[in-house]
Amino acid sequence: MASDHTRTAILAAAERLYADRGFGDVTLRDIVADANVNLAAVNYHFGSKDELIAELFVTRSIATNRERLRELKAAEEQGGGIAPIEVILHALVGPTLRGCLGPENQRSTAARFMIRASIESVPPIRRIKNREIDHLRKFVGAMRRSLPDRSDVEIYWGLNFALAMAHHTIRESERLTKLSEGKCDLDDVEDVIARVVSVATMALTAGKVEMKAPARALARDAR
Amino acid sequence: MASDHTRTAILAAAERLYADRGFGDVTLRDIVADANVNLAAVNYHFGSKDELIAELFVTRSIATNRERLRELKAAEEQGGGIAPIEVILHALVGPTLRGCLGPENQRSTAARFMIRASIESVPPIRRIKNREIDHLRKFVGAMRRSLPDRSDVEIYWGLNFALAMAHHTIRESERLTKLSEGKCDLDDVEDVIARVVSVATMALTAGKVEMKAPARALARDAR
DNA sequence: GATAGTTTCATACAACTGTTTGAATTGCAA
DNA sequence: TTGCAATTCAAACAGTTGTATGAAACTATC
Repeated sequence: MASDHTRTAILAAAERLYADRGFGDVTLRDIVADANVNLAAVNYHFGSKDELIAELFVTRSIATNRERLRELKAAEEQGGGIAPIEVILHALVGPTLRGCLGPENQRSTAARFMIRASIESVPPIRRIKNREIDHLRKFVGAMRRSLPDRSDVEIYWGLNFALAMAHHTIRESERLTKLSEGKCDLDDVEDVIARVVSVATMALTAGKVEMKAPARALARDAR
Repeated sequence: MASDHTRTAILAAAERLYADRGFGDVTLRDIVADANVNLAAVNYHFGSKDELIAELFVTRSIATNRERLRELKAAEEQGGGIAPIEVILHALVGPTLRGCLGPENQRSTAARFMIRASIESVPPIRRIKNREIDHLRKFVGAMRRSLPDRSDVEIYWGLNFALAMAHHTIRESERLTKLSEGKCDLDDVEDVIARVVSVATMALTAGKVEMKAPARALARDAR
């Protein structure tokens, strides 16, 4: 493993091509052509095409999860083991949204790759996502500590909806821009994060102390 | 076009196989074997594989959209042209969720196919989904009438979040079940719909008449 | 500078894919 | 029945795919 040059070139080319054209129509031959390496190099260095894709996704995934946990830990330490729910949710969806959205022309290859991975769901990536549950459980724990009065079911639904809004906004950012004729500014990432956190917080706190009678009545009627 | 038997058999077999095994690893040969027809029949009756998939998806899609508009129209007529926001949202997400969720063992082939189409996003289906914007605009209109005080931006975000929660819950229903160890009952469709509608309604009405000061402060702090 | 281990390379492989072809069959109308 | 169009069929096509092979080139160690 002298210089890793080939390996690195393959990873870079693959990430860029997948980001630009999707998993569906990028072949190993496209990748090695772009990376200026031999076709057999992919199988030599990664074992298979799927393992190459998996490595790309795992790398970015780990980075996001580390950032999530860093934010969560910092918040809990500051609060003596308990963080406000909106800060927890911010740690949950912030890194993901920050990693994918932002002005399109200055979006990194990694960002565009993660968007693509979010839109097209290929088997190797699905397999990795399925192992994400343990990671999410850490947030469930933090949310339980933050909202001791809420039942587990409500915690899980809140978490589900928070992730829903974040991921769907990433997946369908183009459609939302078109539908709103540009009125929804998806380049203002912090604003998007704030919106998601705000709604998820409401979902998790509705009907308790934070919301007065009229809103509670509405929430009840809506069911 | 004597009996349409072949055509129908292909559609049924394709829908079932795609639902069970996904678009990725079902070939035309699998389909024609299951349908007991000749390989060339697919191209003869549908033109191409993609057009077969498109026809499957369009059929179910039209049914869902018709049901959505039926509910919306009924609600607006009853309210003299204006429907309560939670009823509008119910019309938006109800048919989709009802069409995909419910007890797994009694889930129709159509339901499982639509879940699959929601998870794996293949080109012919993506193309159709992109034409869905006109349909969504009708809901934007209804929401504007229902919430004349809200800005367009807020309407669009509310709509986006409502669809986000509905679609993500469908896509990740298995993961939510596993994460919550079965505590989140995804078979109780009406409960799921009520949760989505409730949160989306809060997202669209927060900070106005329905929410008192403490909640507004919280929503502000969260940003 | 010989050797052992790693990496690269051209090439072939083997299988599968959606699609097409042209002949055979069927069903219906005249 | 005859004729004509619609449908079915077996077979082949043309192209692509990821992967494997074995020799060649390189690299670092002794």
